[in-house]
Amino acid sequence: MRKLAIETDTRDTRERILEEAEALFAEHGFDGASMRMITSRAGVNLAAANYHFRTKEALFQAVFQRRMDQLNSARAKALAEMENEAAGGALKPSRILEGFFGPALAMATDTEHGGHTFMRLLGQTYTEPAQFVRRFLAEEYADVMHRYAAALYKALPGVPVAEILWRLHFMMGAVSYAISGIDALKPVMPGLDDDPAKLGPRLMAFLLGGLRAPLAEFAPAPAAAFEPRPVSSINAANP
Amino acid sequence: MRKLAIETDTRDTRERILEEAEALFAEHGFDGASMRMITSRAGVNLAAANYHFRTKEALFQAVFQRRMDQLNSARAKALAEMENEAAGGALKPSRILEGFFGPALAMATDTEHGGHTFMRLLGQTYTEPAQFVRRFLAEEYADVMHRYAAALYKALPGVPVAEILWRLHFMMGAVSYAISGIDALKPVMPGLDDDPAKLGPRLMAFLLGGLRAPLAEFAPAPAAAFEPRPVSSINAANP
DNA sequence: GTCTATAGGAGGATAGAC
DNA sequence: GTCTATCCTCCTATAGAC
Repeated sequence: MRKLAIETDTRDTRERILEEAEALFAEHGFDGASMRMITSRAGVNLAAANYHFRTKEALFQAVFQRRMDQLNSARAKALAEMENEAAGGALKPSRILEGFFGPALAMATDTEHGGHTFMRLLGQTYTEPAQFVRRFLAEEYADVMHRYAAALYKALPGVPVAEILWRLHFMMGAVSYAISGIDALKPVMPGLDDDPAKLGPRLMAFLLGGLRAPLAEFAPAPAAAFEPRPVSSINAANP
Repeated sequence: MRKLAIETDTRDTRERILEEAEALFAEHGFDGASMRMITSRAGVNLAAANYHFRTKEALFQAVFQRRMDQLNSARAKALAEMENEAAGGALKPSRILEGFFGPALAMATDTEHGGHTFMRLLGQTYTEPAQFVRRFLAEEYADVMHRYAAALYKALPGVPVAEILWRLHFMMGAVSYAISGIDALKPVMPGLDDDPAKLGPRLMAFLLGGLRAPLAEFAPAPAAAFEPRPVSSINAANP
């Protein structure tokens, strides 16, 4: 335990940096947001950020750590409580999905404490090119992901475990788009009903349908109306 | 019509730049890939790229344009043929999905002409922070998207159009993760069966299940096992 | 059309005073 | 802990020779 006065002081600066970093990474991406932007918006000196976080990469990780801990422990807690309640029996798939994606959706609709901002960032980050980001995310997810996969495996005895893992992956994609793609969807779909309160039920219905879909309903390979061919360049900037 | 000799020459350089740009944008993102990387890998001078494309942004758009044209015209063609065949009747949802996502999957598994590289890039780009990218993508998609939404609306008379649009959006998320997230999934799921030939059927089964899910199976709002609260910073880089 | 050379600025990181 | 000042790398873009 350190002295309270010091704790408070340091947190103020660190916290401001973290908050602005979160917002700017979400808005411009890791490479697009510069340390100078972040520190100037936070009203602190550039060197202060380097003192607290050493590098830009470490700052990015710190932004993630605090939220992912919150998110994944909420997930783990929800699952543990359900399993405790069920006393060894299988859980309903819908409840499992709710345990996994509920916290993410709740955070995404929490505009008060920046949860929404972070979830937009998270949605981008899963497909982020920077390798250190993907490695980091994989580590963060591994534990809770396996526990939920196991619960689903128990809940859906007929479905092979590989299928469950893939579907979990597909579902994460749908959720990611649902959260971070709202802004991207609007220009394509003007006048779309985007009531945030309806997003959760909409998404959950879709996810559950996908999760419970019959296996291999399709023929062996989907006939593709696409002929792979070399692409001839078309649009020149110069005449 | 210009003289063939000149056309051929210019294309060689332009084409090399486009190909390396595609690969490097996919690997490092828009900001992460520099013009110097691209031109040096293409074996051409930095100034040559600026001559052909004027700016980095324009180069990025050119990379997209040629593939998106190919992709979306394959989609449009597939739908037109099906509608022609059906002579005004409704199409099967599974065939509509195949028409829309089949070309994307085919391109994603085409490693010979760089289609795979591009689809990885596309998967990232939908959630890309850079605004000009999102605007551009929205414009590219708008037309074909509306046509498919209309076909789905006809095929699923009970489902409100807003629901269809949302589900189309969710599906795009799932497909995006399916394509670009394979590398991200592997570290979390060692030993996962990732046979590329099985990906298509797996994904299509999931998508169709989600698309046909009963509406509002869930209670009004999913109870979230997550308490929104301010985040206290935890992990310091310095003691 | 393609090159060399360079302008002109922004980036992350650090040393050292306070 | 926080500041100023600075290093050095890397960027996009362009001017002008060939």
